[in-house]
Amino acid sequence: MKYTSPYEAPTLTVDAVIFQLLDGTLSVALTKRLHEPFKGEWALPGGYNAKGETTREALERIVQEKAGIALSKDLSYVEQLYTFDTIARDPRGHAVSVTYMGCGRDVTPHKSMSHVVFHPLTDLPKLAYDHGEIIRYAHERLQAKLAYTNAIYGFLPPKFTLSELQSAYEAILGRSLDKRNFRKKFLSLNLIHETDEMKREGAHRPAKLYKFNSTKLEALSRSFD
Amino acid sequence: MKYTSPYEAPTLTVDAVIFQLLDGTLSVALTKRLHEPFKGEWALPGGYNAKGETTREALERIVQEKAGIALSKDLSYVEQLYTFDTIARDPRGHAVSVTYMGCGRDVTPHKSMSHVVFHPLTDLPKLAYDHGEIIRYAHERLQAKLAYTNAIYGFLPPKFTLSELQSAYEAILGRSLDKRNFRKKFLSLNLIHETDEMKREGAHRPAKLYKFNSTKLEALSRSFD
DNA sequence: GCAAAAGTGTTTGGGATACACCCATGC
DNA sequence: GCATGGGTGTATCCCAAACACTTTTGC
Repeated sequence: MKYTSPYEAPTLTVDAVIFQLLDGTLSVALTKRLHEPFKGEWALPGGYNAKGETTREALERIVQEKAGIALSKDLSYVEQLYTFDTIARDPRGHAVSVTYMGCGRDVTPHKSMSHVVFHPLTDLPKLAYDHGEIIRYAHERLQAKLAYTNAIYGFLPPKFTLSELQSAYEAILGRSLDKRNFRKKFLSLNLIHETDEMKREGAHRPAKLYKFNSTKLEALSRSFD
Repeated sequence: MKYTSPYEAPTLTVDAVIFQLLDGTLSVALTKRLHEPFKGEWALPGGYNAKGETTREALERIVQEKAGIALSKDLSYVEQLYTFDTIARDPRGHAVSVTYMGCGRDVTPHKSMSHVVFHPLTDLPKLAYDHGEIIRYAHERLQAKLAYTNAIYGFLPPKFTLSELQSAYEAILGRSLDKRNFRKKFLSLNLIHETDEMKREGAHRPAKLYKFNSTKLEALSRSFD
């Protein structure tokens, strides 16, 4: 049985907020728009959701096509954020956008994608559509998730020092933390364990390298920060 | 400039999870389906989102039409939940549903809506589509919101006793709380104040009536429970 | 030896939890 | 006077926050 809605449907789109730490600052993937509307401005990678594909599938396809990033391979963690649907958000007509947030490290758009650039969140260019609002929303959600999940693993390499871990928290939360309290509290969560390797770089004491016990997203037994 | 998507779009629908306390138990509004698919099963109030209306506007219209409930008048609090979009969720074809959660008290569907009934969450009938999953998700979100917002006001009358407040928390969280600790902690949040009225009913000591300082949704200074 | 980051403990205050009895009323 | 729900305080534990110096290395 073929189904038809009695109403004309709005266009359905998906948009991706892809975060990573770049030079220690939280950054988001943006593409420069080559055509109207918003020609010359920066936008989140996004596009149309076709009939027969889930929003998650559409996202995967579009992020690959438009940003040269393989979502499930390059990102450690992806989740649906919110659905933005004000009528005027797209000047071409009514478009409802299901947005997703993803986190990764060493994410490099395919070389052919020179118009895709990670921008530091603290210094965003002029953004097309309501994408500024979407990024703010994603950032808030991410900050909240750090407090009650192990989501931080998504930003870190497999082995990392406690200082790197703390810097990642500080970059995302936008404030500095006390070193002794941070280590005490984080270690008490039993999310990570020492390896027998050390990181030595520069003229100072080498640092122990740690690993996460699990690289799945998990809720914390008690909240952090 | 008229806009047309290069893809055929999925159908866009909205569904509402409307909560209230009924006889002290958390209940959700369901409508009995009169037609296929899922004829005879129970479903959330929901329907098609037309082009040119926001999902929130569509929700308002549909909940009024299909459940005889005036969202912004009868409910104290409404928020977008999540967008459900698995391909198979609607046997008639690909339908993407933007879901909302609302909370109220003394919500009574218009008399003409005899097929709309509030069911206790602990004893739900067989549900159409993925509506069981949607309700579970809404319940989790609601429980989480009780911990960091004043959302509980949505379930209570303008004046209420501390015991009524505690019962509301217990009904939604699904566990019992210590009376002395509950009062101490809740009063320390400074969300409510005494009135000079008392509630007297039954053969026992009358109870002080309290009011919320604010009936807007607010984040708590520190989390509760 | 000196610069630079790694690593490490203690004290204090406040909120979380556990727990039991008296009070005011209607009948 | 008795049944019913309203109302109250204290002791303990654990976590959060504040805070400064020693260690190890490269040059």
